Amino acid sequence: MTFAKVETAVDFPALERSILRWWDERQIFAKRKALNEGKPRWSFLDGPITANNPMGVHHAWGRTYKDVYHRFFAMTGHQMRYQNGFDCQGLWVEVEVEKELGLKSKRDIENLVPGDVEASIDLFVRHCKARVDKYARIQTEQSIRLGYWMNWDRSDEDWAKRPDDRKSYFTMSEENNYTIWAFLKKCHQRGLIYRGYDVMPWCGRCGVGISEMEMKEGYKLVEHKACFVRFPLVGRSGEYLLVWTTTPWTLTSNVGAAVNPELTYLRVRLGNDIYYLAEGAFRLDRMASLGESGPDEEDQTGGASTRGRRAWLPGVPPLRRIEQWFAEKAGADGYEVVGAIRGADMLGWQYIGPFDELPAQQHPYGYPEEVARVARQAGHWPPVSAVQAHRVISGGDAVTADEGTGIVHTAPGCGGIDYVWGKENGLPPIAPIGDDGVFVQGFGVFTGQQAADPATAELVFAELRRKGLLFAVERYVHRYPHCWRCKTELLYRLVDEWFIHMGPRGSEEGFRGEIMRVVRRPDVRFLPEEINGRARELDWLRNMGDWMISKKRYWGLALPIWVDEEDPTQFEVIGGREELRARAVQGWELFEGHTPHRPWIDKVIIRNPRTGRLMHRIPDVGNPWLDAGIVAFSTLRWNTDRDYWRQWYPADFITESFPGQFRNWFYALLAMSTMMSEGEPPFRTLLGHGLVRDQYGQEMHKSAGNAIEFIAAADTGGVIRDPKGKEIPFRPMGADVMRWMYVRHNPATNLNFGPAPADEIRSKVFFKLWNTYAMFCNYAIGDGYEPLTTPEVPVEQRPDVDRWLLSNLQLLIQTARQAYSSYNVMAFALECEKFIEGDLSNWYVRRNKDRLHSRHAELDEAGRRDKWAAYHTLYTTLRTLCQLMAPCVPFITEAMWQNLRRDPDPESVHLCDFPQPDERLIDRQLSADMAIVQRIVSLGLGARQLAKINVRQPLRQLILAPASAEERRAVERFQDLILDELNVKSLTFHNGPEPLLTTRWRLNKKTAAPKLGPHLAEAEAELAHYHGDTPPLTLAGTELAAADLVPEYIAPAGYVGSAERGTQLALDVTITPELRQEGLARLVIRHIQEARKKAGLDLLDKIALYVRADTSELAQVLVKHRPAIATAVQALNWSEQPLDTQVYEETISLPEGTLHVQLHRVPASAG
RNA sequence: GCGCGUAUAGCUCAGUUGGCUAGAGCGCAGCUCUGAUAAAGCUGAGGUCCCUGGUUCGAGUCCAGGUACGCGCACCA
Repeated sequence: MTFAKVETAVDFPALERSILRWWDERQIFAKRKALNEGKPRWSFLDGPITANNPMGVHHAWGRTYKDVYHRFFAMTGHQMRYQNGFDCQGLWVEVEVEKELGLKSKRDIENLVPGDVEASIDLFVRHCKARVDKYARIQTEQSIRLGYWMNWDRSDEDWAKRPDDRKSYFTMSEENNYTIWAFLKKCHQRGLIYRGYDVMPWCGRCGVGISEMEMKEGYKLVEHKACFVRFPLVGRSGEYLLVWTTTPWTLTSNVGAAVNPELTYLRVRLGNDIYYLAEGAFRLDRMASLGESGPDEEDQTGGASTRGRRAWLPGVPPLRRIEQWFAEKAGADGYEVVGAIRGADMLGWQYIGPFDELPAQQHPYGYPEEVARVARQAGHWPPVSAVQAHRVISGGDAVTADEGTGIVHTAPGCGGIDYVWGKENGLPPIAPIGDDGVFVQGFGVFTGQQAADPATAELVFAELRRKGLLFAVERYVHRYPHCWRCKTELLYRLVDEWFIHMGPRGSEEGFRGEIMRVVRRPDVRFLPEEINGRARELDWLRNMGDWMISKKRYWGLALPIWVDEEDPTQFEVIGGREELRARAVQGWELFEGHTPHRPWIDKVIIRNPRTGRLMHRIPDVGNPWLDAGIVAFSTLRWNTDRDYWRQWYPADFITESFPGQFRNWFYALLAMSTMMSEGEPPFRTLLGHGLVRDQYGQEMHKSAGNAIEFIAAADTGGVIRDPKGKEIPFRPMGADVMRWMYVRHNPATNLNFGPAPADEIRSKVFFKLWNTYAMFCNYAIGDGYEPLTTPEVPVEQRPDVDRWLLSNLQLLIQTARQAYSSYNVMAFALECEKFIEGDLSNWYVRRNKDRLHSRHAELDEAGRRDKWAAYHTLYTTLRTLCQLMAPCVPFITEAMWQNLRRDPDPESVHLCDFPQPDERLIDRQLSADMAIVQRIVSLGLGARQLAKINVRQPLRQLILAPASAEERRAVERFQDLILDELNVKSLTFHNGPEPLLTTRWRLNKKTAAPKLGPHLAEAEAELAHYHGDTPPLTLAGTELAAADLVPEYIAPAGYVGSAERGTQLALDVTITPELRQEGLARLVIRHIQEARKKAGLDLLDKIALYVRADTSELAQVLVKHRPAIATAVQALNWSEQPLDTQVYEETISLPEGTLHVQLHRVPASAG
């Protein structure tokens, strides 16, 4: 048995693909699981990936962590579930399916089968399911490509199964949906489920409510027409409230006017009229920065937004002060501030609304009828119409003088805060628009108008002008939400939705408080600590509103809420399939055989036991975070096998990208688990990680062309655009390189991903590791090293440098165990890089090449033992590194392992136990000594550089003045090593009372000159006489900083010195003719080696050689150093005459002369 | 507006319990080595450790205040 030859040029992606095949053939994953059967459990819970598109590289980050910790805990002997999850339901999938089918709106969906809404929804839902299956399968294949070991569904057979029966979990599975039902029922049993009307942003074109999350993507800086309107006060003839609004269409639904009781309001006389408005608003410079809401993407190109000023659009005139409006209207007569009044004293004043003639304004409890009915049933409202309700109310602090007039037009059916104020003050809600954004019946000339249409605003102005209520109209610029799909402006619309009551906002009461107590538990950890996840989660929990669980869409959880056909306040929450079957009075047979999705679930009708009437399911589907939040129960068989659930709950570990998730998955998981388990947390450790950016630090966007698909990074390569839009093609980097980029990164911060950082990682980590491995194997082949048969050299008998490497290796094992088991793989990865680059590649291997290279036949017994010691040391190190790194980079380590392993080693590196450190091999003294040596070598190289003498040129002597006894001892211990590294013949210590080097200080003129000014010359004169070890901080009477002075070390004549932190050394730079010739010999060797390479010879080939030099100096070198040259270039024959057989021939011109070289290969036995 | 976090070299970031003459990688500049060669290595320039004050023998590190940026929440009439 011997090592296979290793090529140094590797196609890593291709290598990875072959490893994948090999794992499959040999069933390595199955064997790993079998090994861990019955071992302690390590429980992981997957946050489901949305099965809606192929994976991007951002998905690979979290999935890398997931795989890394699975593999580590596998190697340390733990049983695991290996279950991946797919998120299936929700608007994102619907949107993509709409795109596929070319649908533009809900009406298009409901008309997919023309004229048949039910069949249309059924078809649409089936399309959604199909899309999920398609992309779940693609994501599965891509995850496998990443090296992610899970129980994957791989065959057609697997994918033909229903989602419930597959290996991965699917949130669209029946089990998942019905478990959410159980959760909702528990909530209902505690009285937490309620139906609420709320005003939310709505897209009239898509006919759907837009959630906060979706809204954040759609803010744009736009221009609207805003208007000032006067509301005549009742019983105060000629007096008016002055209100201002940016959404004129909502004036049709005005019910109240809100003031801040704490503010002072002015009475301003204009002509015969008195206007009320806030004092602060009257003279306010309205263009000064306000509502500092931060520019959004569109602003950047649109120009505008200057610092300290309001974001504005070019071409729109600046806002006038309100005072200016008054001045203009007053003309020569002027206006007059005739008094002031506290807002508190205005409360309750009645006024006449701007559109009181509309039928909608006359209807008790609000408008339209269904709104009024709910308002009546809710009990917050008195039986009055809007017209009757018009009055001044308190808006509290929310009303400011910084915007508008300080009196806020309040339309409870058209605005979020308006609705709240309406509820508090008994102002009935008027909802003017339908789900298409068009005014409904009851609004006179407005009925049939699009609310968002600018013409509607003009119509409002015309009406107001006609009535004499319009004070002013202005062009106004503000950030306004738009539909993230179709880009149309959103409207605030009153809709009925379903909620879970979380308890009073800002308190720790109720359900909210229960979840907070779980989050505070000390056995629940939030990592990384810098991001303070626990505090973030608590912050969200403290401030969140009630959980809106409904969505007026098609593809999703069927909310298990059945409502009485007559009385909308009577509803029931069904907790599961069997319960529904038992309660069904109609439609079960139609539903039977279908998943609990629309439209089939809607067929089932139950009876209201209290009224005897029928109850129908509400058409709403669920918030998708319900789907993902239940998985700690649905996937752990909470319904069917409670023992299993107890074994695996809570999860030891979860990890996801954290931005957003504290209010999404983490929240849903915590909330639902708190309810379901009565306070047992769903996880022990949560690891959050940041976002993937492009390599320039920009967010990745498909539209910007800087997003990278997973498969492009792994296998196909692709193109990215830099920030200037220039296209940059890139080659595939493979999964391991990607994985290492992720594991070495600090999860608390965003990661800049791209070909440039990938190249860096590849050369820094992968090439060094692979080259070391290749060198080891290839030399071992030549030397006949074989780990099993080559005589072992006990570690304690190996040279210091070997024991040093092994000692550092043990420390690395300790770090690895500590880091992996505390979910801090970065700590391991960074140490590992240092070990590979610093210790292994750049020090041990470089230092010990000669030991591996030495000609076996020429070695005595001790020499052979020394050589074997080096091989054993390297072998152990490479093997161990494979095992330590296997969780992070499973492919390259497997490839190496296959060549390195010897029976009875496990057939795969992933079947190994994770290494244990051998305490006996740890020698901290040795590590410290070597660190000193490395520092001194670096210092010596610095001196050579100063002297401008190549390292190739041997020098006579190095004198060292160590900084400490430790340093001296370390240097004595590793004297040979230092001499060799620095190519110096001898090393002596400096003794004597005088320092080896004289310190001289120079001015750093760049920084010191400005301080000294005209005293510069004087200061330099003073410096010339100064030789202290510390810089003089006062020169020419001027204070200087240490940085203004630069030390220079003056060595004795014939020497060059350098110094650092008390260590000083001096290098004898006298080059004798002998030394020069030695240096030339190395030059000759190098060029002959170059010639060998060009001749295409293998490392192990022997040669016949002829060399002729045209200078006497070089000729002398060739004679004098012939044995050394011959050995180095493996010349068995050195001919005095030009060679006559087939030769490689080259003439090399050097400054020192010209070399004529001939060589050809000879059989090894020829010598 | 409220809350959380961050601020260290041109860029990306390390920096443990306070001991620092502040580090790494990339980039830049200058070199070296040469059978790891589509590689490897060395040296150098480059710092107000955001600002101000405090605690301390000693502060990048701890405390207070400020500034800037990021994130979350609220608001955007």
